[in-house]
Amino acid sequence: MSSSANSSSKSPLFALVDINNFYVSCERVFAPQLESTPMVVLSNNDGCAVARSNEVKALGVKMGTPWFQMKDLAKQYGILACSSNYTLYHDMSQRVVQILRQFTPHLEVYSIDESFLAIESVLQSYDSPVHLGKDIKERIKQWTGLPVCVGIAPSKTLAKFANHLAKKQNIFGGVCDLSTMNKQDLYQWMSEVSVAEVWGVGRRIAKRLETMGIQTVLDLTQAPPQMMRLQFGVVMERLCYELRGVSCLRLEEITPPKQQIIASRSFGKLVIGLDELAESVATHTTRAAEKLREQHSVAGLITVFIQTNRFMRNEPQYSQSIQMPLVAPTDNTFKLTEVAIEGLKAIYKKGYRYKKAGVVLSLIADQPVVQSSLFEGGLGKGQSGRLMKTLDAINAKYGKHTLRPAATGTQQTWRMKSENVSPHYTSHWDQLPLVS
DNA sequence: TCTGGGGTCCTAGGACCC
DNA sequence: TCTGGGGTCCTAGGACCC
Repeated sequence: MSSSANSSSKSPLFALVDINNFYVSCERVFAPQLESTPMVVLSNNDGCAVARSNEVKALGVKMGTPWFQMKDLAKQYGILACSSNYTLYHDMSQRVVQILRQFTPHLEVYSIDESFLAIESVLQSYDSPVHLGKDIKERIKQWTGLPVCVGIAPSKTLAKFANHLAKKQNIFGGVCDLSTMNKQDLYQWMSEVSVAEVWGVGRRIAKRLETMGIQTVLDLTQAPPQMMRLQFGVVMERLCYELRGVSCLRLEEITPPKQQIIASRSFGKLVIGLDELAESVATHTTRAAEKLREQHSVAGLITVFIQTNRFMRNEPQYSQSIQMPLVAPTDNTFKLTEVAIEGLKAIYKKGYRYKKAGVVLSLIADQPVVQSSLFEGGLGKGQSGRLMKTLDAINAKYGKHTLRPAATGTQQTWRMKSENVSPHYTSHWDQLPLVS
């Protein structure tokens, strides 16, 4: 029964805390009179709904629905629309995380409105996981005014599922614990929820699963993981184990620096001229560079893209991007902008009406340990062998693959190899699955 | 008239490496 | 001056998430 791998440590238990209708709830905190008004928060340019109140969800309005498409409905039901205020949402999010940290420092901020908590070591102070969940829920409500739901389970994917139940099924009162639920009840709930609701199952996969006869969460839970891997790949295999209560996804307590920083916007109206595009590209580059410096990174590659309006089927379509490698990685706004504009000029084509422009800054994943300037101009004949020897020597000393050679333009750069993260880790896989 | 923005991971396979 | 043919790198594209 007990696996040797875990005999020394408690088996993991996750709580997923998710703020209900986050943006809408933020707006309501500062406008309590809207508490039961059907409302949505709109995206940039007031284009589409990025958050919906329960009342609006009940009307069948989907996430991302364009505002103009729901105007009739809005009139009929008195749906209120707000423009988004990301500064406010960001601030509220941080307050919630601060409160969560009082419960445990072992916490992963998964998104602006969701955090995973490792709670196995917190439970001694509580009668049950549900009591802990209620405490979290109440404290956040009291201190921030925001409503949350809590899902508790032995794997992240199941905690997500638990959170789903906590939200949709009033019987749980906003806190659902699967870790102490008996199997019969668990299977019952699983059989009542569509497989499309599972974390990691998107539209495409759901379709394929359904053609295989896998329609509910329970169906997927009972599918043999190894077989699912052959059909769908390692992500699906991991997912299947997770549903069985075998934790394969660890808590990422430390947020790694972003690998890509994107800044892009749709235009309020269509844009034709290069000048106007250049202006927006410059703005985007500036914003992206700010984010870059915030996380103390430098960019080694800059991508510029421009697009026409893909929804206008009668218009000539054009979508192009260009990647500009930077010989000297930098966080300097002026240099980055200069390069970005050069890229834009290269892909700009007259005669189109543009809807969107953007910039992507790609980081150098790893810090160079051998300065590229040492090898300026590339390697001459004979150098390669000598450098390989150096490489081998360093690798022998510090472990295989500490260094790898990488080509950047005409220069050679040696970098620390990033940590070799295996696609899954197997240490928990010998645990007793929920389904046998 | 009007359709968001910002991310991640995985995989395949040809290029190309030292 | 000088290891090298067996890996490894890179990129695009697909899938997912909030």
